[in-house]
Amino acid sequence: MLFPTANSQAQIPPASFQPGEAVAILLPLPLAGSYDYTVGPGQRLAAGDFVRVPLGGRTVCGVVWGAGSGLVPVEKRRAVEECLDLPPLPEESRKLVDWVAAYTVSPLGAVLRMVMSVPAALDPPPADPVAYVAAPPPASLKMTEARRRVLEAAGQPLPAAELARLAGVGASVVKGLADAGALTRLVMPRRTPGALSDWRREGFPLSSDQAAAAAHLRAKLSGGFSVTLLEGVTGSGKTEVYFEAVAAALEQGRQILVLLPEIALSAQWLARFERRFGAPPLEWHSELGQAQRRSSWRAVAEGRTRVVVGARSALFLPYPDLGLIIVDEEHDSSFKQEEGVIYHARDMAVVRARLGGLPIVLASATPSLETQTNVEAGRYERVHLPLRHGGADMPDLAVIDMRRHAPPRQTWLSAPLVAAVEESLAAGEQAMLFLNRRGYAPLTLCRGCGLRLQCPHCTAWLVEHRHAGRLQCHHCGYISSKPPVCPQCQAEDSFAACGPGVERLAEEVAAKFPDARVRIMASDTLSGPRATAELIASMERREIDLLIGTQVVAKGHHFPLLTLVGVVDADLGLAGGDLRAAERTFQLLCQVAGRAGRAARKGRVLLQTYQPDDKVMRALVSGDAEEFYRAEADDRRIAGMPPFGKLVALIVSGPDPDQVDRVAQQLARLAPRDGGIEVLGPAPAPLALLRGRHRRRLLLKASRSTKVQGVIRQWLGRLGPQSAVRIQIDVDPYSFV
DNA sequence: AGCACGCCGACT
DNA sequence: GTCGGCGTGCTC
Repeated sequence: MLFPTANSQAQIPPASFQPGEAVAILLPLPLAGSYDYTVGPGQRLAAGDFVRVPLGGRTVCGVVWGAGSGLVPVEKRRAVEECLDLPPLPEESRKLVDWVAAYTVSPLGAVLRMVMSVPAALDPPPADPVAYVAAPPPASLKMTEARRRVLEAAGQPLPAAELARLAGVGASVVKGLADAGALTRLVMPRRTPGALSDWRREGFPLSSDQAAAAAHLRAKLSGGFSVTLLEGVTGSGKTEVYFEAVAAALEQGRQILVLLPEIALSAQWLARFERRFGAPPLEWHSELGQAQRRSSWRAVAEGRTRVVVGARSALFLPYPDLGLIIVDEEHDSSFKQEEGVIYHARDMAVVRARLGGLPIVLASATPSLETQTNVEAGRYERVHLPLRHGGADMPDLAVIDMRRHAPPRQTWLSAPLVAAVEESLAAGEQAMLFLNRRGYAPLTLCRGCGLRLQCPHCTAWLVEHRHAGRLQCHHCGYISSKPPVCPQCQAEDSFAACGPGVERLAEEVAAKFPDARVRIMASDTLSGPRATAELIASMERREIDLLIGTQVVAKGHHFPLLTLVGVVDADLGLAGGDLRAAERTFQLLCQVAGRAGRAARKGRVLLQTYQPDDKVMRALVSGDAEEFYRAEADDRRIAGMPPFGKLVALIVSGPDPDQVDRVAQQLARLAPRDGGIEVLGPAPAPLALLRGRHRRRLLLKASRSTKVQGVIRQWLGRLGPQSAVRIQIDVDPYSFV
């Protein structure tokens, strides 16, 4: 092999299990451990093999995890039914499952379920499709009108049904032609998603900074495990730089995983990838269809796919030969999985890299404090791109003090922002207003009795979506129509909308800039990738003057002609007792600001705020990110908060509030007190009711070096098994709701 | 996760 | 008198 790799060093022959022996089979069910089975007659099994085993009255697929525990008596053991014809689950994937389960205090089988997320992928792959193409007709062929039309349509290989449809004939005509030898039957090998055949091409032209950074990353490809932070402001060309690392891994013939926040997986990113490597990568995210998931999972498992780009769950695909991981926008909180097995994909990606002995690159314009601290401690390396690529300047950023420029009642744009938008529009440039609030108004109340319309299943207000004509809960998806009269005081026509959402802002914009062509971009106004691409293209073609957007506009889209960004409510993310509120707001606003002036024209960013002296606003205006992070780090260090301390949240939930309270209080009584461990709570969760479940939170705080998982396991062990009430464990919580 | 077993309301 | 609701519990 040209490049020695970590996983090729230890070639210990895999232990094999013979008929009659006990094997541990891990099943993709929420079970804490594996089950013992007996190797069936004629079988020879090794760790990682996918097998079918009986369980209760059915059969399920699982993975050979190792030798049997021996704790289950032979007579209770059942035999493995079949070893599936599939590459075994690689050792690194199995180690990752073990590691994630231990770290997140989750049942082992629940983590395996994330790996085996596509049960159909274990079935034998469907036969390759058959197509027919016109061949030189034998002289004996009787030509008819129907046959002529079919042969005309068969200029390129097409499936029989398609051919018949195109020619407007029945299937028998096609069959007849095929039998007569006038159509050649072809077996079309299915194209492998993410298989690149033509990737050896010249890269994008790089600046000297970019070239140096790319060379640094390339060098990591032969150095085993490493973590490198690729830091560069929006527009500095991080993507082009890490593409060179991707190219280097392709040269080694290895697989590459690029993790992106869900919404950043944009058509623009894919187009850029295709320009660089000649074909699109394999995509992996929640919106894939079942057939695509199946063929993609299989293509990764069989090592046919080279490059995977995906959201966090792509980490758990069964890569047999992963050589590089990139985590773009590494600071993005959507890498944190908040349901089921609660994990942070960025951190688990670092673990995956370590287990596989491969390099990982974390890219961001505004790295998380966690990552920056790791850089400072020497655990991660850092490569910095200080300048915007192509000579574009950083935008000018200023705050508008809303205490001095308060807009009139029921409007949200201050005079200076209105003036700036007018200027932009007059100059024929594009502007964007950022408001991170979907819908028309976040709160609807009755003027008569003060009733606030609330979700029946959550501690949350219903958000009016006027365009869709309904009220919506943004936490559980509950939808209702606006009641005709107040449900409490029966007053008619008494509802008042409080506060702005993007829809309401659009009303104000329409009134103030009647000639501007305005569009809204929010996660719920984009029906899919096509609609998103169309909106972006429309923006690029200058068919839109003013874009009103939520968070989605901040991610991964470039608007080259956009010169003004107005942040309608810069304070929005600062409210609430969130540990990372300041950091997140800083990161989000940096990202939004980065939308302005990406091409030749200089951009301008205006932040409307009632707290112009807040550290976040000051840092944004001064552009001194380092100072901001230093101050933030100091605060957290003093408070013993992450990344300098360790937090674990326990969320107790259930349908009966008294029962939930009882368990939560019992947990508090049994809480560990030694070793500098502090337990706070129980307290009602900010969302005390979510999806019909009452919730209480406890928070365990410990030093960084504490092995909290053991502490938690012992703690829950003292409580004993719980039934009606669920206890979720969130190690390193990011969300505090 | 399934699927069974197990105790309380509206049907043939 | 049963069919069936889904609450708890087990599956090597």
